[in-house]
Amino acid sequence: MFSKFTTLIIKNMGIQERKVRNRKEMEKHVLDAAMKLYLKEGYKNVTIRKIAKTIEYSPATIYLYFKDKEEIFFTLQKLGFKKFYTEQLSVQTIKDPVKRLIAHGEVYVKFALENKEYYDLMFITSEPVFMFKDRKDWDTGVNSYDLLKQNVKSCIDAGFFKSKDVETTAFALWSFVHGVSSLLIKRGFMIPDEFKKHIVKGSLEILGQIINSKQQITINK
Amino acid sequence: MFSKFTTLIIKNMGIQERKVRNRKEMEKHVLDAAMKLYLKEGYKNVTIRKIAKTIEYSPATIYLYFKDKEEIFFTLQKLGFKKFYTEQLSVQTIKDPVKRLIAHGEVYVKFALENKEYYDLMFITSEPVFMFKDRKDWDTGVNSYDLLKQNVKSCIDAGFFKSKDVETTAFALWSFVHGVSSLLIKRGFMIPDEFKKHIVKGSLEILGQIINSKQQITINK
Amino acid sequence: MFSKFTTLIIKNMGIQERKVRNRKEMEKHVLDAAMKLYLKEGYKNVTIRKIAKTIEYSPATIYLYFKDKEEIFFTLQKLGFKKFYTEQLSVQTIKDPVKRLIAHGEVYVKFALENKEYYDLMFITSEPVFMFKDRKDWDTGVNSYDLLKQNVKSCIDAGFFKSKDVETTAFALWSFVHGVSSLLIKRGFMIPDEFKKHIVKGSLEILGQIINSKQQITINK
Amino acid sequence: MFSKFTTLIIKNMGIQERKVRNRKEMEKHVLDAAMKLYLKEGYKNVTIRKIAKTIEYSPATIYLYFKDKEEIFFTLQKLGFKKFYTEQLSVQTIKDPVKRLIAHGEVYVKFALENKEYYDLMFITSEPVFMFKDRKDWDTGVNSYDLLKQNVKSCIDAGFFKSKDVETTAFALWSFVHGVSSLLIKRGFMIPDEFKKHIVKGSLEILGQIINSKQQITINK
DNA sequence: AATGAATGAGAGTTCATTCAT
DNA sequence: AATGAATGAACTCTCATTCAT
Repeated sequence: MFSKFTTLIIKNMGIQERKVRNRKEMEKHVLDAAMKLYLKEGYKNVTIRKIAKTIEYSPATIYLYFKDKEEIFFTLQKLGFKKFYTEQLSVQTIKDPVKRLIAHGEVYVKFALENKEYYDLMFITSEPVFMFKDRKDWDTGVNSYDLLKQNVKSCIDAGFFKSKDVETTAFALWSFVHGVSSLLIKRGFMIPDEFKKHIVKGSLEILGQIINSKQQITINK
Repeated sequence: MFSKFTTLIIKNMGIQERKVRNRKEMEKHVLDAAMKLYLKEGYKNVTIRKIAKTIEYSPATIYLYFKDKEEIFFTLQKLGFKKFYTEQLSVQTIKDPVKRLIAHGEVYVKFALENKEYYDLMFITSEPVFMFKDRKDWDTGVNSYDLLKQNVKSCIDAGFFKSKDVETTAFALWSFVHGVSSLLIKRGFMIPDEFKKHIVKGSLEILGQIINSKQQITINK
Repeated sequence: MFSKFTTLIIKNMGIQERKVRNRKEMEKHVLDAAMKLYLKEGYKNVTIRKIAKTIEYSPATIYLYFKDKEEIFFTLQKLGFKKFYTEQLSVQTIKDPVKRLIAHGEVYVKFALENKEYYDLMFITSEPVFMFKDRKDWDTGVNSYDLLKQNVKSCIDAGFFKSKDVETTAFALWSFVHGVSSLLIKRGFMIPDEFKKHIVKGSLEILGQIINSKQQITINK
Repeated sequence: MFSKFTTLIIKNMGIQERKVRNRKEMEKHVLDAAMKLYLKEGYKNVTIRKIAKTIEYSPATIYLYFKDKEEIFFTLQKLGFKKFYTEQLSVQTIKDPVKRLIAHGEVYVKFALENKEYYDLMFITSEPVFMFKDRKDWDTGVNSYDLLKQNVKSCIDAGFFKSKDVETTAFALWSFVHGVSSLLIKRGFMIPDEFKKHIVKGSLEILGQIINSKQQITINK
């Protein structure tokens, strides 16, 4: 006797349930969809419609969670920097300054290759959107760079590196790992897959040589 | 007596010539405007309308010189690769392999910083447009890479570099100069202007150390 | 006690229903406007903008209901063929083959004159758009022609018509009713209005004569 | 010594010569090109550019010979009606009214099938362009119709045709030949090629029967 | 007589975004 | 919380036409 209604209600609840997400979950859903689309298609080709379709909501719903398209990508960038910083912090437990700095480089490249979309968004692309924001948001990024400089300084203080210029040396190291990462991400198609691993390893070895270049100096004198 | 014909012919040639020059000039006009907008706003934000407005012509006029938007950017890319290759060729006159390779790196970074937009278009961005084209157009790019590999091999053959692996070493060097170039272009705002020159110089010195790393090895043994 | 649920359900169904009706209504709105413009101005002059203006919506709204301009006209054509076929089926209840065939002709011309735009779209125009479509959509049209051939055959079998060639006779009859219809639609302005009715009637009488032409044959022998 | 100039001049004259056309020739050239494009692509798809390209002149040149696009097609229509009328006049030498009228029908269909583009332009299409013109231009068309009516009247006066209504009978005959013609032109693809000739012949025979329908009447009484 | 250069007007279409429900 | 419906603004591109040369 009740069955008709009960069924209906249960069914509705079922549907409801599938969709019941708290704010955080829903936001993550949107962000994930946006990110997935981003690497495949680039910023301008990620449309609100496509995001909505991916998560099976209406476009209008997106706006309940994010002010606009920009905010979505801005949030993604922020999350990226946070994750990036966290992963880099992990090497700070290593005592030996040389080992620490080498590990730092490894972690950097690893992050880039394992989070291509984030890395692209954070360090490669230059959609003007991402530039006109409060400086504070770059802070985590700046923190990461400070970490690098710290680690470089430790090495220099311990007598490593030919140069004693922390700023320049840090930038050079950053350039190196960024070059490796971004080329693999953006021009990876130019390199046969079987080479890629080898190349990363070889590149990091060269990184080690740069750091260790002090002995050479002494001897040369 | 001949004057009539002569005048006519000369005048005609003059007109002809002027026309040719104008067409080329106009094309350059369009390309320049597109390029200027590109670095500022990114591919998708460069619209035919904006280009037209910049050069003070109507949008329809653009289509008298280029088939469509894609052709504009494709032409730019082609020009970029040509210029890039030509500049790199210039170092090949240097006999000493080490000096040559270092000069190669310098020229690379110099090109990138003096032609930011081209460099961006060629090596940083990844608008799908630029990928689905005749392979031939990438050839100049590939040629440049071959040049690098040649120069790396000369150094290795001369006993320089710790590693004997041309492929990996070349990629590492490319990564390095690409890293320097692209960070300065895209994240230059993170670095105070007065540092930039210094940083480039310092980075290139490190490049020299990498190449010279052989002596160190011998001695260590 | 149940009222709360019941109300809710009924209300929901109501809304659902209204939505469905509205969508269909809106589609019809668009189709009607397109059709109205079509007869007045021809396919190429029916623009999305004009349709939008006619129904007092924005151009973008049209795209919520139809994928593109082609789909609008394709839908119209389909509807036309369906209506056409349905109306023709109605004569099949008539037993007497001669009366049936004559009625068939009458229905044909009646459809054409009462649905000028449809008739134009279906049988007069030749916008290439309408030709490159799924063959299935022409099927209803083909079905109609089959119906005609069937009816012609019945008459021939019953000894009517001079010729025994179904194919040719059917085509001749089709030509006749098509000629009457299309001239009235397209060159109607050449004929004073007060004549039109008379003309149609007269033409259909001649049609009757063609069918009845058997007696003559008998006698001639 | 003179050779250089002479060559040039001769060459120029050569080019000149190839292009030297008097006004009439040039107009014909444009009209032919327009016509050729018309049947293939329809009025709206015949662009001035395409015409210009076909005749190897610049679009601007077209405007030296025709005020605008409309005038081109209007001229074509006028030419069509003239040709049409001339061909129909040819049957007037036939004395026997029945034979004359039958020949009239044959000539009509023959004209249509041999001048599909003209026929389309004159009797099938309905680009609004062609309607808003001076009534006078339709006169040749009207003349042709008058001819038909004359011939119909001759037959009726001679005791042929069941009906005595010239107007209606003429219209019916016109409908018939127009139906045959236009279906073959526009829906020809629905009919296998090997049938077409047969069909035309069969249709015209039926036309004969209609005209001859008097005997039947007499006998029936 | 012929045309290169230019453009206003307008086409189809897509998008981020809003709002009433 | 969710969305269907709607739209203004912008996009790329094409066309008939004009005009100075």
